[in-house]
Amino acid sequence: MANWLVKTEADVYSIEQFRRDGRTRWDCVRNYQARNYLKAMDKGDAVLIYHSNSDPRGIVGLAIVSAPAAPDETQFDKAGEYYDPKASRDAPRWFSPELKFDREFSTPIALEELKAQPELKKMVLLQRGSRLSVQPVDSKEFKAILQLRRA
DNA sequence: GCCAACGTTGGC
DNA sequence: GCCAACGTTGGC
Repeated sequence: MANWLVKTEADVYSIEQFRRDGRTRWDCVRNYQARNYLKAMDKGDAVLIYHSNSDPRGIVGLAIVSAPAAPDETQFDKAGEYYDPKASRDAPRWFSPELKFDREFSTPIALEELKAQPELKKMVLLQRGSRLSVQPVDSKEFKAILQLRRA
């Protein structure tokens, strides 16, 4: 079983909204490396939810993959912001797994707090210039992160 | 709001 | 297929 981290901007799709929705298609991702990771997600994988451009920035909760990636419907919506003229039903370009809300941390694990953990030094999230919005998380790193909010 | 990093586009 | 121009991300 693999572990992942996905970024979202709190004013676009927040953990509060995700909690209300219960489950959601993780769509609108338009980056090939991120797309490949979305396609690699398996049912049951754990996914950390990260808020960027929020105060504080950080990991705010946890989700579980409830269904593997299917074509992202937003690529076919001509009127929508995420329409991709190069995509077709026969040859979709973008894919979205379904994520199920698991929990929201009592307090976010702020970026600062993550940076302070020696065992997270190599985390993709913390690498200089890493803007990847979907990324794998090493199992040791994943455990270390959950330890930070264990009751 | 600034801007470094870096992905994407398109002319050649 | 190169690479300059451009657009976006996201920390600060």
